[in-house]
Amino acid sequence: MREFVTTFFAALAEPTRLRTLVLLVLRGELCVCRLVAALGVSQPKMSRHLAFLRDAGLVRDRRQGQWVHYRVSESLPGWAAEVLASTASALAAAAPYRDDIIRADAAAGPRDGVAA
Amino acid sequence: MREFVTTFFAALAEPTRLRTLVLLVLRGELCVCRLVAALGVSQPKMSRHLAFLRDAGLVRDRRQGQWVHYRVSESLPGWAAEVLASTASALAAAAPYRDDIIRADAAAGPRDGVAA
DNA sequence: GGAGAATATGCGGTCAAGCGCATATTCTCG
DNA sequence: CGAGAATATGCGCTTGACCGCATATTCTCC
Repeated sequence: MREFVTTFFAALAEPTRLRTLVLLVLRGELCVCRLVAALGVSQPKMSRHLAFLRDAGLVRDRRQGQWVHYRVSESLPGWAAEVLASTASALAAAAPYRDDIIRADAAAGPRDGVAA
Repeated sequence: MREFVTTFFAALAEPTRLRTLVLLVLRGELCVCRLVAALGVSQPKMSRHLAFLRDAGLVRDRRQGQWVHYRVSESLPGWAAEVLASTASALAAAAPYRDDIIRADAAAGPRDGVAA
C-alpha cells in the first residue's frame, strides 16, 4: 500500500484520470455516461479509472437509479484540494480539457429528455 | 513524448523523486552527494531520478568542479511552482521528509572541511 | 419476468518504469 | 600521468500499469 501523496500524484499522472478530475473539479458532479461521452473513451476504461480514483480517496460516488454520479471528495487534505484547484484552473483553457468541458456540457445525461 | 503536465505529475508520483523535490524546494540547491546522503539511496538510483527530473524540465543542474548541484527550475509554469510549494510545505513536517531535511543539513558537502 | 440501459469486473497481453550491479566519464590533486 | 572522488550510464531483470474484449451485475420499465 502506497502513501496517499504518492497515490494522489499517480492519479494525476495518467491522462484520462487527469482529464476526468479536471472535469469533476469544474463541473461538480457527473455521471459515468457523461464522462464517457465527454472524453470519448470506452466505458470499461472510464470505469476502471474511476475505481482507481475512488479507491485512492480522490472521488466519491453516489448511486441514483441506473446512474452513478462521481464528484471530487469533500474531505481531501487542504494541500491536495489546492493542487487540484490550481491545476484545473490552469488547464481549463487548453486542449484537450477545454473540449472535454464543452462535450460534457453538451452530452445527454440522466435529467435530459425525461418528462418532468 | 508525453505532455508536460503528465510528466510533471509522474515525477511527483515516485517516492524518491518527491523526496528529492521537497528537499530542493526547501533548501534551494544541493549537490548529488548531499542528496544521496539525505535520502539514503544508492548513487546510481539518485542519478537516474535526477536525470528524469532534468529531462522533464523540473530541475536544472550546475557543474562546479567535481560536483553537480541541482535546483528547482526557475522557469516553471506558475501553477507547477504553486503545486510544488503547497506540497513541499505540507509534507515538510512529516516522515520521511522531515528527516531527509535534517540529514541534508547534517551531511557533508563541497564547502565543508575545505580550507577557505 | 424479460429486454435493455448503465456500470463494473475477469482475463490475458503488452510495454515501460524502476532497480541492482558493474562500468564509464569527468574532474582534482599530488 | 596515476589515484581517487563525484557523477553518469549500459544492461538485463522483474513487476505492475494500462488496455481491449467479453461478460457479469444492477437497475428501470413494460
